[in-house]
Amino acid sequence: MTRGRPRDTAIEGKVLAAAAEELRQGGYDGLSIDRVAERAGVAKTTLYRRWASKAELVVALIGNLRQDVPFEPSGDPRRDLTELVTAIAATLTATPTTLIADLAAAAAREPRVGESVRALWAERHRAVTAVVAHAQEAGLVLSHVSPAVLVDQLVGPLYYRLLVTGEPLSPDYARTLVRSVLGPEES
Amino acid sequence: MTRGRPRDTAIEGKVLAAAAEELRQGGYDGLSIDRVAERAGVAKTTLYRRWASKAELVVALIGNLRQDVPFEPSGDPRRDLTELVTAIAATLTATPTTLIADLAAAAAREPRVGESVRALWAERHRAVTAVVAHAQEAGLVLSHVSPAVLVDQLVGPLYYRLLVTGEPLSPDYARTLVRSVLGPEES
DNA sequence: TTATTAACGATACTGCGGTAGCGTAAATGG
DNA sequence: CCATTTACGCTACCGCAGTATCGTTAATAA
Repeated sequence: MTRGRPRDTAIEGKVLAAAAEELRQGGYDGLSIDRVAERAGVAKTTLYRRWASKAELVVALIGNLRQDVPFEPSGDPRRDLTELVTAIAATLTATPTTLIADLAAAAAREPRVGESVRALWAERHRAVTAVVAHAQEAGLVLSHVSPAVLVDQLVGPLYYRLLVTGEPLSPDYARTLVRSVLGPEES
Repeated sequence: MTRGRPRDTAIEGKVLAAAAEELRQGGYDGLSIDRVAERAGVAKTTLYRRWASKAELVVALIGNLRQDVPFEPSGDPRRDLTELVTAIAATLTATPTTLIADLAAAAAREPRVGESVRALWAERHRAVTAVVAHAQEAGLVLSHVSPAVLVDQLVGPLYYRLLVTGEPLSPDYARTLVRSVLGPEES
């Protein structure tokens, strides 16, 4: 079939495990490719044959670690939206800020990394968009712009606080964002 | 008065000029401290006696380059807000994305850099907040959350698009954000 | 068996940000 | 004049991400 020496299928797992440990201990900066290679018992060059850069390795790593929490809509848009935005805020606060910022920087440099990072959020992004559209059809949304923009106004502030202003992402803040889009509860 | 050898006052200007040229040519990554020092005719160690890191040098640099466009409120909140948000979007698109992303990453690592970066935006941030508060007092804002949150929902999406989704920041998008907060024009 | 193809390990290298140490130059206080 | 203090230039060094090269190994095709 394929001509040459086959790839050692055990390598990928060993490297990802080693990288996960390094990332856990020292964050993005603390993760050294040399140390990952040594810990995995693999040559550094072999590592670069699998992932083109440190950023791509980390993206593959967190894409591997992530087990997406399945989201089951309750039918109540306010409740669903609050749950989703709160969950995103919780994920962002649980992740080291330097990791997110460094991935954003890597995404700005290498388009492939940008696509990978965006793919990580695709599922949640779709869920938020669907709930927003649903809420808008039900006449629950104050403004009349497209759902995509509303999603930006729900999720964007989280990244803005995290990466720019440095303010905390409390669950209460997430609720406030939803309240701003849907208006105050009426009961 | 002060005891030892005084600092050469010409050095700071020469270094900033050299750094500006390097930044212009190659962006954040292309700016090499060694080359800046060589171009300025200054030892690298001297450079590090003035700025603690590459990020701090760049922050000082763009803080130096910036000449803030004075903002004179027209009294019409919709017009003022549109102008401000559009101006911020224009600044963000005019600045290389990698530069913004790398500064955000540096800010996440070094708190001092974060403060410096935030100080660069303080003036515009205050202006947006003031206009939003004014619009809210006039009853022009759809939602009733605090002005700070509304500012996040106006500015946050710009950074979100820039750093996360990679979508473009058109003037039309800025107008849409304002329209989402203030509602459609009525005349 | 032999030739070919591709993966692997190993070594060495580049340019980078950042640091340490040292000799020297320029100022002030006695 | 001389001691002290600080800035400067210089050299050397560290760990890092990433690349190039080469000998070797494991597979397939003939």
